[in-house]
Amino acid sequence: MARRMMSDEVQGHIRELILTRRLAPGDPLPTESELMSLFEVSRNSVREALKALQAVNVVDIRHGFGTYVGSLSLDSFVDGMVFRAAVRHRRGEASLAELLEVREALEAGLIGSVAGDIPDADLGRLRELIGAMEREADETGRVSAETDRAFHLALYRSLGNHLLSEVLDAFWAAFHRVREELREERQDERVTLARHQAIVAALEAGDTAGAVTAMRDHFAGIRQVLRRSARD
Amino acid sequence: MARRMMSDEVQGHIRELILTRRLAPGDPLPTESELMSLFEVSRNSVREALKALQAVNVVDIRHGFGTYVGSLSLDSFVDGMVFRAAVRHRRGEASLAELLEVREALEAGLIGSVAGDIPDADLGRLRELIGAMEREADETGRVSAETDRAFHLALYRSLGNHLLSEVLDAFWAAFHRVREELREERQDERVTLARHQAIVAALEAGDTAGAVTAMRDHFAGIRQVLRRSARD
DNA sequence: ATCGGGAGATGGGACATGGGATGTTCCTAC
DNA sequence: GTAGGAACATCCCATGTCCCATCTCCCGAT
Repeated sequence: MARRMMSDEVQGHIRELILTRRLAPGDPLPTESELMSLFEVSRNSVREALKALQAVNVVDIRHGFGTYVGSLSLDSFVDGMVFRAAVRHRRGEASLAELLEVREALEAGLIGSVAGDIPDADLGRLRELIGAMEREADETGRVSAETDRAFHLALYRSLGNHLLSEVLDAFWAAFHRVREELREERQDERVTLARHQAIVAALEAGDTAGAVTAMRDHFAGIRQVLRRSARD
Repeated sequence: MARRMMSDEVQGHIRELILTRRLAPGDPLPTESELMSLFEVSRNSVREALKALQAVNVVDIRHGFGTYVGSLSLDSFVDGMVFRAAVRHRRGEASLAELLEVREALEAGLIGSVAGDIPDADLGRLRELIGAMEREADETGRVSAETDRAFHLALYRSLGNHLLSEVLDAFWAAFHRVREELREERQDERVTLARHQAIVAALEAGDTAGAVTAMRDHFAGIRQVLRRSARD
């Protein structure tokens, strides 16, 4: 029966409500007091349910304004993975390496799908980003994280898969946040730059197999740096 | 500098507490009243924080018993994706196809990593599962979901990457749950079986490229069924 | 006519308290 | 020795009250 913890029940009702009313992210939800009388529960239960839903980006609570349908983004998933990695790291597991391996699997699989018929517009954008990386490396000695992120997103834009882009971006963000927290070393920027260039070069040549190995090399380089700093 | 919103602040404190005390999943957390006096906040704020953390599997609340460190599993992530897919589906997006594409990218990338040096033990397990599928197909006309799931997990067991297995399994679960909800058609079981056999055959032969294309064929088959039923 | 600021309405945030529901533990009764 | 049940710890739900954030709208100063 549905009688199993009020707040969970309310959570379900709110989810249903979003579905049956065909609400989209950003649409307003009933106020807390409306939800109270709608489901005939106390304000506490409503608030606990909303808090839980907010934690997974299903609703967006704006103080003094109202509650809205959330973005349904994967941000909370990133938080979860970062925390999880932190916990596991303290128990001696190579959580950062595991994250990297997931990224490698994804991108190695994807690059094979895009190579061959990547639009010129995307190639142009990639060349642009390579240029930006060169400039940044010259000026500040580092490639900015955002440029790297944009590069890895631009690669797969032609697939037109929204979910895929978000998943990729989520793992990218998780990896970088964990690496920051662990204060791991970063690869020499010139090497990174060269790897990126190799990927674009293979794409331009329409060389699918070459693109895949270039991508694998890219990740192999990062992995090696991780292993080296793990030995210290 | 107190963050905004008590419950968020408490959430952070609890996370810190788990990290600094080096707690593992299953370890007990302070009771609600202890947390109240520990952080000097009301019971409501503590409960809202716990509810939010429970929603992402960071804590596990057991009625009448206590609260514990959660499993940190990706279950909530699966729920999130299923809900997200449901919302997007109603807005005309091919959310199921997107999920499948993510799975394909992952597995196509991974199969390339394992092929070549997959342990005999894993190969044996894979053959066993194929046998189970044949039996099921004969007896009930369908391959059970669990066997399929086990197959896709066994493929990458040799990588020894716990996170990877969970991510893979999460997307597997999300895909199947969404497909159930949408009442999509399923592929002919004999075809599925043949695809699985082809993958194992390529692995046994040590044929990396063959394994990758077998995997891609497998997903191409599923994709085709989805497209066909979308045309109806 | 326009711009700016302040009052009120709306709506979420926090707290305190009381009673209940549900597990666990342990002791008693047989 | 074992089954039943009371006592306890702990989480669950409700109510009431006040605080604070954000928006709207109107009014006065320019």
